[in-house]
Amino acid sequence: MKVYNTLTRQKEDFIPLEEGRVKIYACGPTVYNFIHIGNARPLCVFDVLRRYLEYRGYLVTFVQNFTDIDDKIINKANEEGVSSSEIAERYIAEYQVDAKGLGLRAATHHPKATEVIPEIIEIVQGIIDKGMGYEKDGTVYFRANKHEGYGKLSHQPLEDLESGARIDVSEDKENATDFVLWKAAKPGEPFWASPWGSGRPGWHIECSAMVGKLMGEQIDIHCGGQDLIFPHHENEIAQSECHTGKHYVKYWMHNGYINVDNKKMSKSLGNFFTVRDVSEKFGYEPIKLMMISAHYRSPINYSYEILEQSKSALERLYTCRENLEFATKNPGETDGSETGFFEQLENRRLQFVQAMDDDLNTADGLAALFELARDCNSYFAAPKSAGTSGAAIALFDELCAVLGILYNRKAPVSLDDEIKALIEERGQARKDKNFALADKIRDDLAARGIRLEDTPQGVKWHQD
RNA sequence: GGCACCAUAGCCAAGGGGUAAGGCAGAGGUCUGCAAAACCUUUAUUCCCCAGUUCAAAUCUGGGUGGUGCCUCCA
Repeated sequence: MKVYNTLTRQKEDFIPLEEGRVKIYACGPTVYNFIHIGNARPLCVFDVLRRYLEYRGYLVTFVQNFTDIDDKIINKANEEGVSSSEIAERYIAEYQVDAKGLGLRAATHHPKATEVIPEIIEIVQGIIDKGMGYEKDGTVYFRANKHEGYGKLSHQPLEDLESGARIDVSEDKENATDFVLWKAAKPGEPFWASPWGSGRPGWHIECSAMVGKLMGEQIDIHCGGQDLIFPHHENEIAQSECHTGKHYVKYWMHNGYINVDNKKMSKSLGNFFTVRDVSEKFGYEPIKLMMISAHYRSPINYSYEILEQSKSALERLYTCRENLEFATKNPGETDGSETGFFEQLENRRLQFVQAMDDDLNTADGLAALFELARDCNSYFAAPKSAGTSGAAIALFDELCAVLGILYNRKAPVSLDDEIKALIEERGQARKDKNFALADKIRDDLAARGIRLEDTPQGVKWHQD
């Protein structure tokens, strides 16, 4: 498999640090509000990354944090007159609702920043001991300009970062590029005891601590949105590599933005749509399909139109899956086409793997799935021998599971006797050419959510 | 100012030296009593513009035009 590494700005062959195992850390949400569509993108695409690596046989450790202590959380808590932890807990719970709706698997671990305070303090102390950190009035800063390689991820020369007019030069900092490791407590804010007095962790340090605690000094993949490259990930590298003396992350993967009218969707611009609101209009799954219908590094221009299109596309896949189920229940005789069909399936699997191997090209992977759907719809237009539909279903479900779609299939329900009787009555009416009655029954059933289709193999029904 | 990215049909979107995948929408057809679903055909002689390299360019190079992002909290 090849992955695009932000560190080298190239697609590279993926070779894990330890054979057969992959350690991935994904930056998760800061829990002070509902997540928006832009927040959901990395959650969706890196969930697919994890699924695909497992599909390829790796044992994957996938860690995704919750930032549960931060200025925004504190502000929200103060606005509402409740504690920060109450805000955090509330929006973690809301996150879980959205995650479930989007079909995201729970990570191996979901650590919270407040759970790793001792580890954070240890790292900060280690950095100070190495002479790379300094304390001023209870706040600890990192000497970024003294750290070799600072700027290697964002590919920014240090001088440019230093001269950047937009960097706020705090009077306490030795240098404009220095950043906070530990913040002195302000009145009314949550705090923890530390060697530098009461305070709380800076933003970047929590990730270093959680990675170190749960996965060790070096990991394979670290991912997140492109807007985290600088300063968040750049600073994370500096801290961790300063602390451990080891190369921190082998592959950095960053997803592109969700735009609105071609402008980045963001909280600060106020042009965001929460996943919750959108799901109430369109359901969750079209959001998921939208996320994987483009390459993860390309921007996606969010619109209702895209969601409508995604919804229709999903319906095609759901219908195909239903048709396969129907084919299983209505098998035919062996007709010699089986071997050719199995080969066709294998080719689709290959097509899918080739696409996904190329830096997780989900758009092409999805195309393989749609072509599989067309193959199946054609092949099962007439009854086929028993083994074929089973094999088709197995492959279909396999690809859907990797892409994390089609997770809303309803469990098969059996019709009650009254409806069965009505379907039979309609069948008789059709034989008698009493189409008025037949159509009335069909309409009545449709009003009750049972849609009927006449096929050469008999009546097919499905429930809305 | 520094560093990047993008431009492919009505819409979404792959491809990235060898003659334009896939999805949505539209049109015509097959099947059907009618539907529905499905299938078939059709919808870019052409990939923002202009040069250049090449037997061959949407794809490479140079120059434009238009748009975006990061450099500040952000996924």
